Amino acid sequence: MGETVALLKPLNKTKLYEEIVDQLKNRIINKDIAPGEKLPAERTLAKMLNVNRSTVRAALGKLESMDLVEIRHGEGVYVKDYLESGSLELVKELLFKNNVLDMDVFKNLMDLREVLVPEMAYCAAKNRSAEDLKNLENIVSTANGKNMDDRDIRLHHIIARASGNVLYVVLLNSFTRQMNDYYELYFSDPENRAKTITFHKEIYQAIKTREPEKAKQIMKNILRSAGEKAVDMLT
Amino acid sequence: MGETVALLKPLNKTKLYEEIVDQLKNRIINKDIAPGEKLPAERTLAKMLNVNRSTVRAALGKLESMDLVEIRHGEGVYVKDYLESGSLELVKELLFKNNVLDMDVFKNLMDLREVLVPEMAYCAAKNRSAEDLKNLENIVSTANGKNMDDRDIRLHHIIARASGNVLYVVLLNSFTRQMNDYYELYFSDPENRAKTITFHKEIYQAIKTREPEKAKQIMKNILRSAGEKAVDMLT
DNA sequence: ATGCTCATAGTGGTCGGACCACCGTATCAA
DNA sequence: TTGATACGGTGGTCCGACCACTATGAGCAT
Repeated sequence: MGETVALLKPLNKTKLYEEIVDQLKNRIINKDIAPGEKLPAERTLAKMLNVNRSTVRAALGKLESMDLVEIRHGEGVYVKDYLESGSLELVKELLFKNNVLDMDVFKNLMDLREVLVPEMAYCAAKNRSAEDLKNLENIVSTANGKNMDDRDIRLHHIIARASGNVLYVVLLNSFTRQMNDYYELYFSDPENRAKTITFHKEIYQAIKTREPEKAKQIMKNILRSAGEKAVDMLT
Repeated sequence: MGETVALLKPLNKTKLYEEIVDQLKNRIINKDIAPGEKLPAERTLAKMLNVNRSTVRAALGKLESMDLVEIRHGEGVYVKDYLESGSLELVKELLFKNNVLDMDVFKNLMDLREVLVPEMAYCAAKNRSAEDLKNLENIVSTANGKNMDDRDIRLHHIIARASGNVLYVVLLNSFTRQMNDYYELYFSDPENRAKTITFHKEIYQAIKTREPEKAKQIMKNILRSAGEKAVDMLT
């Protein structure tokens, strides 16, 4: 059973409109196209890119969903200032300006995580149901060094649900989406895996005994250490 | 100069595909369509809805951007579990399940805001540049009872920028988008307007003198009081 | 039986070309 | 000057066709 296969990433068969999205997205985020500027008409873009207008429209639709452009019926497509209107979904793009990791934004992400997630743990310890606890136990009890990334993600997800605040759930989803690649890296170090197993047991215990402050502190500590470690590994 | 006109809301001229988005969105969020379930084929949906396939595709594209469905080439369109994958952009929909405000989610939103925004003010007081300060002063110095909603939004936006963490900016954008309607309501009360003017002056002062803890506390207090007031007004 | 190849049907993706709906502006009339 | 109208440009919707991908099953080879 070669483990190597599992590491292969599914090569992205790019849909045509996605290529267009990428092009424009980068141009906009790099401010090559200034906010407020008007994009060429759909028909014009189609000719320029040598694709059909439908394809251009699909791309523009996606860009609109990202709040990068505004499409005005009868007027045209205008570039928006993502700092004024951009949504959290943009983080991924900000993180990878020009396909290289922006360390500043990465630290921003770590900082925000350190503010949010401990508070989430606090609420979870206060509000958790019996079922939440059982779900947590499922993860902690089967502890071994395998699939730590999956296990860790699931644990956080359950804690989010247990917090009783849906917003923590969707917010955590957004985080997880961004961090996916780094989990793999982080858990490749056995020391980190061991540390995480301990962390899981501790946080489970704190939530079980309904000790909000303790849960918050435990979460804060692990995030702090993991954050620093991640920054180290990436520098 | 009749002020009444300004209060009229721009009636939404619904684009066809948006109606479809609304229909499916509600169905999915209400779990009328179970997660994992397969939607009818685009051609089928088009016939069912009596519209063109392009229109259906536009709608499905938007739903995909909201992480409500997953479109798989050659297979079909599948409903996702928004609690597993949903992004912050869903908050608006969660907030208005069946077009009625979900008070629980609203409180969740208030709670999250109370965690996040004070921390943002903390960072701003620590990291603000001279320019940030000038921008703040611009808002505070011209203080009068008019356009409090705009003014308040801009002030928060500047604080977000001053924090030095882009994520606060985009996160705040998401909040603002959701709360827009309630600003109007909140600031219709002269007492709230007066309280906000005082708040603006205080927070400006704390950021000017670089007192992070103080800024955080000021922010926390106003959010707490505003949150409770909002809940009152809406109950 | 088992596993492979290949044809097929069903689905999303792209094409092109037409017409509709909306907006800004230029034009003309009062 | 002012208001109504016509026009050109733009996004929105429609139609019908073909391309690209996926699952399935029939038939063949092992």
